Amino acid sequence: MEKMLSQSIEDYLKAIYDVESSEGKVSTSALSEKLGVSPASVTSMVKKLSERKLITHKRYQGVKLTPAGRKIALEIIRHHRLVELYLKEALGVPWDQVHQEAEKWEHVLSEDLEDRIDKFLGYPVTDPHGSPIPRRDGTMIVRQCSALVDVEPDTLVKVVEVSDHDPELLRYLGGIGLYPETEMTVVSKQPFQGPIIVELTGKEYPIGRNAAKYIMVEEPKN
Amino acid sequence: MEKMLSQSIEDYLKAIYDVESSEGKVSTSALSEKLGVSPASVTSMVKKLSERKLITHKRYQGVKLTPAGRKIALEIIRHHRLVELYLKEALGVPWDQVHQEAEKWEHVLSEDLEDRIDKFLGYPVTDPHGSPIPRRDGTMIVRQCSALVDVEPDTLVKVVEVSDHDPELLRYLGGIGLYPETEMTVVSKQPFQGPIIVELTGKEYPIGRNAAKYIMVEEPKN
DNA sequence: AAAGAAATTTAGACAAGACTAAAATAATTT
DNA sequence: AAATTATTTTAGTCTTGTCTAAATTTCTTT
Repeated sequence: MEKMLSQSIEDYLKAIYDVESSEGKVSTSALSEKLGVSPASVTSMVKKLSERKLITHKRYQGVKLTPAGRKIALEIIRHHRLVELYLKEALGVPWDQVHQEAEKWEHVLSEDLEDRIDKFLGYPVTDPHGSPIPRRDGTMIVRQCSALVDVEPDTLVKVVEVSDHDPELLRYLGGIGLYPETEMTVVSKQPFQGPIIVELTGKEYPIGRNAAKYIMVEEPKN
Repeated sequence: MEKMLSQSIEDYLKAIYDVESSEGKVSTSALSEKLGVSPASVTSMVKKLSERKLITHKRYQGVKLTPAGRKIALEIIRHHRLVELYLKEALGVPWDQVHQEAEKWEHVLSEDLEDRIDKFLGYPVTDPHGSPIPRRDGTMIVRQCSALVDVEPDTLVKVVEVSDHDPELLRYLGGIGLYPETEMTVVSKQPFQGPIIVELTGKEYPIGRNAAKYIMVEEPKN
């Protein structure tokens, strides 16, 4: 049933899934950027993935996951997020480091070990950055939320998810106590693309517009 | 300081170390056998490793680790054995399965995570099969012992180490309660290459000559 | 609508690491 | 010691995944 896929192929599928859910459309250049390889390399890998029916591709128009490809992408993402949470919970790895460890471990995790980790963690639903962990059957609970950068001032929000791609940002946020589930108030948005000021635990902190794109929040029920 | 080595290179160095310590001489065919690769492939990799000064090689005579090569081999073995023990202790992976998991994980373990695991385990000295875990500085405590197959009947022995290469053997031994540190008596050696009979926890069990080569024991102090 | 710019694909090369078949060397047998 | 056998090495090929440079196609601007 399960074919053996190279680490490269797994990385491409994961990247395609990511871009698909954040940008909608998946272009060669977006993948090139995300994976740190040349556009030409992307094109040739895209060709291979289409042949294997993991994605569909129309020349010069982007790429889309097939159900089979999406299933595999979600399995890898499941590995990634379980490992992230496991490293934090079981071994105390700080949240800005778990991503890079998981990038490597996700490719060599057996199903048996995945199950043991899942059980150890009590069948968790989100990783340390608040991202939902796909279930084994390929389903994933997605929480409704918006980017901090789009929230109007004077709103009370709860942090849902923080992108794990920039360790430096994570260290900063950890330093001010901003984690998933943290509640805070958007105080103001400074003009001319200036920072967003938030207030939590009684203090105010600036958060750059760019960073604020990667912080997802929701307005609590009441 | 640390160059990035391919998984293949790491596997070769580990295999060379293993053969060197069990056979003394490291031939092309022994490596070919051990790594499941053609002799020609071994020769070409051997060439590469000599160029990198990780081994020395005299044409048609075998191969030897340099100090630099040995250091790397021991680092990988350290990873392997720490991971084996960790999987057993922290996640309850049975001892006949830890080896194959560790074969993959050993190559992607960061130094930081290695340290965390080491600490979690209380700086252990042996893995689940009784093999010594090399220390970070490349030293390793080796216990004096002999193969079960060479022990005279009527001797009380203590198990020191069991080879981890055959899961089936490990399951059998686990089933009869034979682990490192177990004490048992060699009852008899059946003639014509027949099995060795050992007694532990009041019962007698047969152990094939071939298996008995892979079980290392010592005679307790008194 | 045409020109220039940007994105994508093709063509061809390269490195790693494996393979097979054939040649060279070493070891063993007669 | 010569002949046979076994081991090791060489030579040349293949696959995977990358790259650069050049050719296409699409998008943007005027």
